Amino acid sequence: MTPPPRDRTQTGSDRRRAVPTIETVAAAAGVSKTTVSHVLSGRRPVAPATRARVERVIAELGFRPSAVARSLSNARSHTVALLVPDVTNPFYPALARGLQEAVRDAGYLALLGDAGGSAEQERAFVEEAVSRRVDGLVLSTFQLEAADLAPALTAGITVVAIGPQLGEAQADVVSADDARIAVDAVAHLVQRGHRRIATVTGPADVEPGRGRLQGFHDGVRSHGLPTDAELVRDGGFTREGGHAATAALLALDEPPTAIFCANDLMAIGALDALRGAGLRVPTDVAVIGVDDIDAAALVTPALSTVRVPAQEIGHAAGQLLLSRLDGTVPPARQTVLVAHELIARDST
Amino acid sequence: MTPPPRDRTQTGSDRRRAVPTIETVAAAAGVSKTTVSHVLSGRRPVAPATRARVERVIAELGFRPSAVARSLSNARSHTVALLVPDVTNPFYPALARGLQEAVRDAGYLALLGDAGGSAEQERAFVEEAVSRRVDGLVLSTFQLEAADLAPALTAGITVVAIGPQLGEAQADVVSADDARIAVDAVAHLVQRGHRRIATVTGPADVEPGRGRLQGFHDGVRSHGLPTDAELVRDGGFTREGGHAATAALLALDEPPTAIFCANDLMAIGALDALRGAGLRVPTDVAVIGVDDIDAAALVTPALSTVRVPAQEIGHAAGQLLLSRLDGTVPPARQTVLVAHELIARDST
DNA sequence: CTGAAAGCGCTTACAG
DNA sequence: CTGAAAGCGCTTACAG
Repeated sequence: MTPPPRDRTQTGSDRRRAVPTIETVAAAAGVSKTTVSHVLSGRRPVAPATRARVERVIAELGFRPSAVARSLSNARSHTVALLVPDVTNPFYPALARGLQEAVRDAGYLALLGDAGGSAEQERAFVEEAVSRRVDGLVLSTFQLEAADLAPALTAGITVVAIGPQLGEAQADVVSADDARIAVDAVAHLVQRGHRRIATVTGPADVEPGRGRLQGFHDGVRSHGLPTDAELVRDGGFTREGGHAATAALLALDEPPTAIFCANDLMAIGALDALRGAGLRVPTDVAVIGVDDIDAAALVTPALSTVRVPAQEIGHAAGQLLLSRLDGTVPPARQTVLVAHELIARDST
Repeated sequence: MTPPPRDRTQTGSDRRRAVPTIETVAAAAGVSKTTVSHVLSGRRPVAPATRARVERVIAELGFRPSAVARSLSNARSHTVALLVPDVTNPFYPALARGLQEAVRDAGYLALLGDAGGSAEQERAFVEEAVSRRVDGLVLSTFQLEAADLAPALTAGITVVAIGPQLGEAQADVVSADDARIAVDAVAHLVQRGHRRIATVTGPADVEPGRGRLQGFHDGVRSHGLPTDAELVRDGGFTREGGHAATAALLALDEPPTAIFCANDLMAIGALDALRGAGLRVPTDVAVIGVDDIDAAALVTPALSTVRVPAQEIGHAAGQLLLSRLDGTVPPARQTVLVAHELIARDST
């Protein structure tokens, strides 16, 4: 004798009627599950009268097909996961929005993983993504190494990396053009008449500090400007670092008339230092940052900056993912650089 | 004759070996799927030698059980969904982080839905959550009405609402205490010696504007301060609105010496207006905002504000959800108010 | 135009 | 201490 079917509706606090399944709908409409499935998918013609009957039942019962059953059957979850190091950094929500917008119309849902700065959690999220059988994975992280992608790659998950750090891995890359950002900022300062231009950098051994410093050097050199080492200071990407670095620059025998800061936080620190020194911006010294954080427009004077196109990067990653998923794109790895935008406000 | 099993590995671009299943593991370890399942779950004792063998095979094959198969079997997806109106508003990522932290250790993954301001997309996300059979749903939105929760509720999904707007629905509520925020801000200004206090509000017919205005009134009244209608101005929650409203306050016969702005953006607008009028902050006029956005600390003078505890709210929502999911909490609806924090900086 | 049945990869009530 | 088998809710190759 076969065991009676388990009655799951008695489990837990489920006191309302069981949620309808395709079986319920089929029974109520007097057709087979096959037919219900086909009116749902449209993958096979169904007689108009039958279709109408089934659709009515679906509406009456409020039936919504289970995406989990569908995923199991299809080996496709229609989910992409995005891993970011820190959601509270506004760059990442913008990235998430771009990704989501790119994949939504293709029927994909974007899962957002926030590692909160922990490398361990980043690895855990990759494993979780594998467990959940996501179709695609977008990684924006500096803690992960190529080897950490192995679980995803061997599971056949398509991976896209944001930024140049995962460059060696078997994954496409979408990135801002950090060198070009600095080149453009320098060009802007030159155009404003500056000849002695300094930079406050982040750590220069890792992206995006490296690229932005490199671009700064390329920029000043191409304009035939002074390239004294004393015009380059590390501000550690913090406001305080930017303040200190700027103070050091002002103490030079021949101080700069313009400062390119590798992010907005340091640029705001530079503004602090300039205000503290009684200098006027941009009359005495011009300042430009990178990122276009919200505060850039709110600070006084409003900060000129180069906007890093987070949302566009997310969007590009989504599109790349989609074309990989439907095999549209050739197998070779791709790197796409997304264009930034210089925003001239009151500090230059 | 039975049809041959479908070979899914030939589908698409899957050129590597198929991803291992519990069946593969069982075969390689010479045990049944039942046993593999039990070493995975620990829900039944397994002989040490057997367990060791199975675990080795799992490691060798890099086997990760499919969460989708598990969900189908369990009628539990171990997923909670969070719907927010706009991820690019920093309040929401903080909320997301708190939620995620609260549920992660219980084995739940948080799905983040960004409606991008569209009511239609908010409804679509609720339906998507139903399809995906999420166990819990956290809604932070002002566009949805109680009726929009119906699909989730009838599907047996536990719902928690953030903020007071979904109050009538069959859902628990977690919220900041908006009235109390204003009361505390007023008390702080009074303690700084102010007697003539104005407020720049947001739209007063909807939260959080309503609660904060109400609290302002309660606050000034309880201190026996003037309650002239002319001391209340609508700034529409924007920087420009805050600027204009403040300009109007300064034009009064008897201008206020302190201004409570119902959000930081308006407070920054107030700072603009005061600077424009050649007034000093806080000497001539004190300003306090609400939210503690990043820019609050970056602006000059640094803005005093009441921090709305987004992360804590998310955390509380997660805890409430978990206790509902394991039936720990009694059936009656609950409302939890999360404590805020007044941050005195340089503008008061 | 429609249906019966196998299969997706797990879990778990029975049985031994 | 362990296994065979049914079931979760879909999709789809066959068959008619």
